Amino acid sequence: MNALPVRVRFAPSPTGFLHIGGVRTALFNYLYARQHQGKFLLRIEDTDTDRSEQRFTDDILSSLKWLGMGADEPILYQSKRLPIYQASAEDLITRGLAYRCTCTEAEVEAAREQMIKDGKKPMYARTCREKNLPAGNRPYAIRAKFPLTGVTSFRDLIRGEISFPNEDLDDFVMIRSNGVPTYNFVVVVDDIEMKISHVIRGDDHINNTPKQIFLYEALKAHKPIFAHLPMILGQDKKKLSKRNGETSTNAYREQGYLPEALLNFLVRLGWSHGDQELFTMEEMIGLFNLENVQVSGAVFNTEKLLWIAGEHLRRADPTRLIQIIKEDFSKSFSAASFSALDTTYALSLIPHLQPKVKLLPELAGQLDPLLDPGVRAVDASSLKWNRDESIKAKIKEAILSIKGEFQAKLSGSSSEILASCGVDHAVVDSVFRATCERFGLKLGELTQPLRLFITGHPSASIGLFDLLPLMPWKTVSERIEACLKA
RNA sequence: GUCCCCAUCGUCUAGAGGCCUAGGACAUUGCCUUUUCACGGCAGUAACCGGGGUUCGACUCCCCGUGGGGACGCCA
Repeated sequence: MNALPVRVRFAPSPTGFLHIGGVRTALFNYLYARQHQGKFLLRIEDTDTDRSEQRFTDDILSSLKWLGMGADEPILYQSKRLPIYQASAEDLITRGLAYRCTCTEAEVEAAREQMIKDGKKPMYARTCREKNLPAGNRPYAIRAKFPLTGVTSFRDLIRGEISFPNEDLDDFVMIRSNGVPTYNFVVVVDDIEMKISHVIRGDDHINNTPKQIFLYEALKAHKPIFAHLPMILGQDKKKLSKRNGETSTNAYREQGYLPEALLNFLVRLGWSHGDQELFTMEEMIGLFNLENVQVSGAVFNTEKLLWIAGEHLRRADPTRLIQIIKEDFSKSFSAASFSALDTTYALSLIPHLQPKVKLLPELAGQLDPLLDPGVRAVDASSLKWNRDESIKAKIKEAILSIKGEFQAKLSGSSSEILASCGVDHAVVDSVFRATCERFGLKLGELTQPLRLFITGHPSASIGLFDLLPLMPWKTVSERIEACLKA
C-alpha cells in the first residue's frame, strides 16, 4: 500500500532509567518496522544538558539490548548536532518563520499567569514577534512564528482526524537563549534527517504534533504519519510514574522476568489479537497492527504480568534459563550449588521446576538446595511423625527399607544416579506404594519427612518421585541418613 | 482555567447495526485431581457512564451531559 520505506524510531531522553512505558513505545515501533521490513532506529534526546546523564544512556541501551530491540542504524545523539539545529533556526528567521526573543523568564511567566486569570490558555504573549530583533542582541531565544489563524490538523493512524485552532498554539521556543535547541524543534529536524516515515509515540505528544507539523512545513519537508499510543496507567488511573508503580525496566529484570514475558505483557496493553493472550516475538511481528491499537489508557496490571511471566518461563529453553541464572542470579546460590549449575543434573531438574515457578529467583531458590551436594539443615519440628513415637519408628524402618532397595538397584552399575539404572517416576511410585503396604503406612506419612530432608527445602516445588531418580545417590543417601537421625 | 483525547466485568480486552440472554484472559469464589508445592480440569460472581436522537433494530452511528486522562516550560 505504502510505497515509502518504513522507518521508525524510538527517541528516549537520558534523564532517567528506561521507563517501562518507553519500552512499550519502543516495542510498537520495533514490531511495526519488522513487520514492514523497515528500519527501527534509535535517537538519544540529550538536549537537556542539566538533566541528561551518561549512566542513563548506558541503562537505556543495555535494557534495550536485554529486550532484544537493537537499532538497525547508528544511534543519533542530539547533543552532537547542536550547530545544525542553530543554523536551521537562523534560516527560519530569515524566511520569516521564526523570530528572536529577548523576553526574560520572569516576564514570560508574569504574562502567562495573567492569561490564566483571564481564563485563556496560558502561552507566550508574542511580545517580540514583530520586533525583528537582530542577531547581535544576545542573549536571545528563537521562537516559532506560528500562524495566528487557521487550523492545523492531521490524521492519526489510531485516532483519526485531530485538529487544533492555530490561535491556541504557542510561539514556542525553538532555541534557548543559551543556544541549545528544545525538544519540539530537534524532533522535527532529526526526524527529517533520519527520513522517519511513521512517528509512533505516546499520546501525551498529541498536543505537540501541531507545533511539529508547522515545523515540517517551515522546513519544506514531508510530514510523517502519526500514531499516538494510549498511555500506560498506574493503579490510580493516572499516567504510570514512579509514584504509582515500578517504572524502571531493569527492576523487572532484577525481579526475574524474562524479556519475552515483559514484552508479551506490554504488547497486550493497548493492543489485541482476538482472544490471544500469549505471543512469541515472531507472532507479535506477524500479527501486530496499528489498527487494533486501543485508544484509551491501560492500567498496568502486575498480576497479569506475573501470570504471563510464568507462562513464558515454562516455555523457555532450560539451557538458556541456566545461562540467565548464572549471569543475573548467582547470589541465590551457595558456592557449591552455583558450580553444579553446569551439570546435566541441573539441566534435568529444570523441566520439573518450570511449570511450578513464575520468576527466575524462584527457580534459583528451588534449584539451590537440590544442587547442593551436602546435607541441608532443615527444620523437622513440624513433621507429623512427632506426634507418635511408634509410628515414627515404623516410618524410619520403612525409609531404611526403601533406601536399601534403591541401593540394590545401583549396585551393579557404575552410575550414581537411579535414572540411569531404569528408575523413573513410575518405579519410585511403585516402590513407595509397596513399602507402604508392607509397613501399614499411608503414602503421605512416608513421603513427608523424606521430602523435607531430600529436597532440603520446606516448600520444594519438585515432586519427590521426580527428584529421586535424578539426584546423585550420594546426596540422596546422606540426606536419608540425616532424616533417620532426626 | 484553556485546549486535546478518551469512556464494555475490579483489571487487560473481544465486539466494526441484528451472530450479544455481551465472548476471552488475569484476579477472585467453590469443587475435582493430589506424596508435597504447583500446574491442570470444571463451575460461579462480575461490565456496555447517563440522556437524547438516527434506524425496523444500537454496546456498536450522531449530539449533549457527566466522568476520567493528557497537554499547556528557555523538560522531553
